[in-house]
Amino acid sequence: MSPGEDGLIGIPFPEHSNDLLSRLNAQRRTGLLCDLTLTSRGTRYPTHRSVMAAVSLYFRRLFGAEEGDEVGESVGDGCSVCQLDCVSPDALAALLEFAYTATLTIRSSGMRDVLKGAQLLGIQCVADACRDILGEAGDDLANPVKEAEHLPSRRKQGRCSVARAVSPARPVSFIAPASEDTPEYGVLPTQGREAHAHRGLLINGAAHKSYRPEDTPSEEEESGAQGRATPHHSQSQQGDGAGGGATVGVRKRKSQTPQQCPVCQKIIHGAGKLPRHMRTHTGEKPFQCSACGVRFTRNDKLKIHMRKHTGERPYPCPSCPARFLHSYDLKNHLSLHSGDRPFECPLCHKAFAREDHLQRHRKGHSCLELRTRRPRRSPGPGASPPTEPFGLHQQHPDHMSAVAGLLEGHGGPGPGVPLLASARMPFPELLWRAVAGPLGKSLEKPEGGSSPHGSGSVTHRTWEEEDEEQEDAGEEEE
DNA sequence: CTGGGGAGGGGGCCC
DNA sequence: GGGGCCCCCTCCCCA
Repeated sequence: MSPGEDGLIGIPFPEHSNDLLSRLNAQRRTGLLCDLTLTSRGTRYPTHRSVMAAVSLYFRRLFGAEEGDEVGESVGDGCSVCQLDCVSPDALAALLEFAYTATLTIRSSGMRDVLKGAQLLGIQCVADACRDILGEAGDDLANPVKEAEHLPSRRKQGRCSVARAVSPARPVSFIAPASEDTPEYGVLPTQGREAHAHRGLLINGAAHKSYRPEDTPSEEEESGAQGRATPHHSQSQQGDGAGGGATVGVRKRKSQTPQQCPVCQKIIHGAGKLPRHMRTHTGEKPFQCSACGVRFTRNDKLKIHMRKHTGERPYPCPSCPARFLHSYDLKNHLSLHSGDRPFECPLCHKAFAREDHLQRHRKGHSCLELRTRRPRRSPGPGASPPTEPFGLHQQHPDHMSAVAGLLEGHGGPGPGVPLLASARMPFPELLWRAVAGPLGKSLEKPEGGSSPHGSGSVTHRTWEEEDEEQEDAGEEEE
């Protein structure tokens, strides 16, 4: 971004929510910062009110954390122990585990207790999952929202030191339609890519289908714009559900490219690519191989897969009889014939034929040798350094600072910018992933000679500069 | 630890 | 704008 340009840049940190949740879980396990203790038949479970309010309608109401509640009137402010004898200890433990890990791990025999607990506490997605597995239809009693009407209202309950879920008072004036509550489950602090892609129930070691609150039709389904039914697309509701002011204009955004994923906030470039991306979250695999039954999220992947059955290998090596399924495999293979190893570790100078092997080499910290000689230069003009600047992102603070400066509108850590990215950014890899994601292409493949303010040219120059600087420093030392 | 194959996912181009 | 097709990058797995 050029100085003076005032555009907003959204830098996603897909791992943040996972990291956040795992740290909260660690705090819970050690009792750190726990401001709420749940008890069930004598067993105590320290936990965090904010987490419980986020995951449970019961606690939202108990703590006055419902949207629209007046700030500062929280009943829960004085509530440090919550006795939940109506929920079995095992079920409560499982629900707490779910709250902090987004994974429900239970025994089949305890399913019904967990279902009961989820209903009482207003954890709808868990209740749905349990009912689904138990093969029960969602009747009135099983409806967590209905059930939640039994849940305490801060208006009714008043300040208490012990909240009882046993025979809770009915709220006086509260009607919570399901559609109002369901999107809130979307804010469960596990929205990282992995968590969504792999969220599921672990029962007897088997992964079951993922559950997410999506009882209401998705945007596409509502508008009928989607030809193929995609029942899991309700993540888009997170954007325009729940009525956040920041989500105004979501429908317009849908018609634009690039589009932002409402789940992981990733920017998806290209018209019509968002539904394809959304399937990475939903796990939906509409394309099934007619030969072996394997399912794929994408038609083109199925097409490639079919080559295994047909024996078609459309990418033959011109130098040997080898044939390949993927063009990229052929490309990799050709480097064997040519002997090219264009991807060189800048520290130990080991050369690799494949970029991902270099990355693996560096990520595994197998390379601890300091640079002792100048790295091999690019073979010629137009041939940019193969992997850099990416290859430096973990071990090169100067480069990181350059990127940090870039993000802050500087070309690098110039005078008056006393920052080391590694100091300012505790997780440089996260930064790099963010930069290397939606915005990173321009960094990765700088357009030669274009845009003196372009991020790509800046980063590329940084690589060259750090190279020169290191050489200069080495000469000075000598 | 490294080389190689395969698969998942994103972007570009086109219809 | 949606979707097909292709290329590319990255990650995982296995030998």
